[in-house]
Amino acid sequence: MYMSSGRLTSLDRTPLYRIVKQQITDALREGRWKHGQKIPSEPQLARRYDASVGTVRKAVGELVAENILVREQGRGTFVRTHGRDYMLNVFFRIVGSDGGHELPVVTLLSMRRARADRVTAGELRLKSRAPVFDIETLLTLDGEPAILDRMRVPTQLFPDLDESGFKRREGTVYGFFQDRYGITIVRADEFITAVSADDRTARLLKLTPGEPLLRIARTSYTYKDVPVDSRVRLVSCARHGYLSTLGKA
Amino acid sequence: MYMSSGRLTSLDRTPLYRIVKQQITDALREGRWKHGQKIPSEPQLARRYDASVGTVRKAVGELVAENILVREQGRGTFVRTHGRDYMLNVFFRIVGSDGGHELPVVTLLSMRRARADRVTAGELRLKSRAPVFDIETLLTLDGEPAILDRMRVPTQLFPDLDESGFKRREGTVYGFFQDRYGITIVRADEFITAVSADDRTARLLKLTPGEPLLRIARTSYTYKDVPVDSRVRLVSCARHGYLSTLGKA
DNA sequence: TTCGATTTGTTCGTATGTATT
DNA sequence: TAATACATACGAACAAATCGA
Repeated sequence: MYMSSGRLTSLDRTPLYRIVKQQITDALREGRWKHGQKIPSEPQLARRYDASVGTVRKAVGELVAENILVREQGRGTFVRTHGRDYMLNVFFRIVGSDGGHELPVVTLLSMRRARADRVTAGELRLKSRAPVFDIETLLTLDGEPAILDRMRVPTQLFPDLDESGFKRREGTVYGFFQDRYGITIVRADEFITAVSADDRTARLLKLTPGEPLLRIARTSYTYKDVPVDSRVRLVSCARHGYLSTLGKA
Repeated sequence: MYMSSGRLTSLDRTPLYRIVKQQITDALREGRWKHGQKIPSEPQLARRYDASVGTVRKAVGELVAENILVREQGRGTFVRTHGRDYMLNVFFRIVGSDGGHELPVVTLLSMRRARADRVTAGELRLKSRAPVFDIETLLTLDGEPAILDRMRVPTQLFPDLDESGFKRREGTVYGFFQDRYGITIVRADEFITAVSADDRTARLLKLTPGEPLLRIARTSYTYKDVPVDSRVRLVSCARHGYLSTLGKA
């Protein structure tokens, strides 16, 4: 029966599968199911949320389409983990001119506590001059310095972050956020322009000053569109570029 | 019944909904259902392909997710048309620094028949030196020249293309391809680098030579990953940039 | 304006296939 | 082998939007 369950009234026309999806997302945001973990089976979820298996499948299907859950036949459904492969394919769009897609080697240049400037505060939805970490790294590709990265994250989200822990991490920065703080990045917006290399950037990337670079301003978000980090990358285009796909997934 | 229909054998494990999806895509590629047109209702498709409505819905749902079909409750399912709004949101990723998203005004600079160079031929999957149209346009945003665009398309796909027809068109280039030749662009790949403006480009974009520009190399595809056009855009970053979203749709 | 037919959207249920443990 | 979990497929009922009589 459709109306007889009493869940839908004339004021609340949200479909049941959206409500279930919302509940699952809430559980994820609150850390009740952690990354990599198996979530309850579809019949179990159906009982828990008082819905049919088909309805649960529709909710889960949308979360799979959004790269938040992963289904594995015969095993179960799992919370997406930001392994190297996933990062490489989804959040790292810089590829070689020859099409090669390799993971960068990261060197920490500096890490300090600072206060958010107006632009950063706006992007991270913080008050102006809110405390942030300001982290600068150099990324090398194919043995050559290629990317200068400056990242700002709210101190509040990563209270005990320190240089040694950050340096000792295995894997990507987003993987570290996930393993150490349970924060999963699910989406990022990037605004890309071209700029000329200033002296310092040219020296670090081993270029001549004035050479054209890609400037990528990224803001990343976790569940529920909560911003996590704001960063600016300067990319040498000598042997690399940015790959974007439009249209279908 | 599942196996009793006799469609699935041990050698052919393609799910029925994939076969239905394939059949619909074939009809689209062959132009049997044209853009903007209503396709048969779900019960009709179910009868035609000897499947249940639920199975047809799954096939159609994937094509909707891929931006190929559009469902409208109470009206029917339609072949996606590349209206201005759709183009603006999906295939035109250049936005103002202030976030404004406006449609460019296009001026034709030149249009001639030529032969594909090696790179272009590779991207369009043509033989080297195959005949192509070579079209150069200048795009203005906010009244200022902002983008220099050089496009190559196979002569074979657009046999009677001529300058006056191209200039007289209404709407976007992809809309023109669709209205005039029944060719719908469903996907595009873009490879983005930063370059310095040469003298001619600087003059056309009203910049000083050497200024950094975005260089966007795009290849676009219609159904079944058939390439349609290969283009290079040079974008002034004075007041604009390229917007990319990573992660979920 | 109302009414009925059509079409997609949501929800439930059942059975069976396929992969994993 | 048996149990479990997701995948595919079918069918039924009702909701909601649209459109024409």
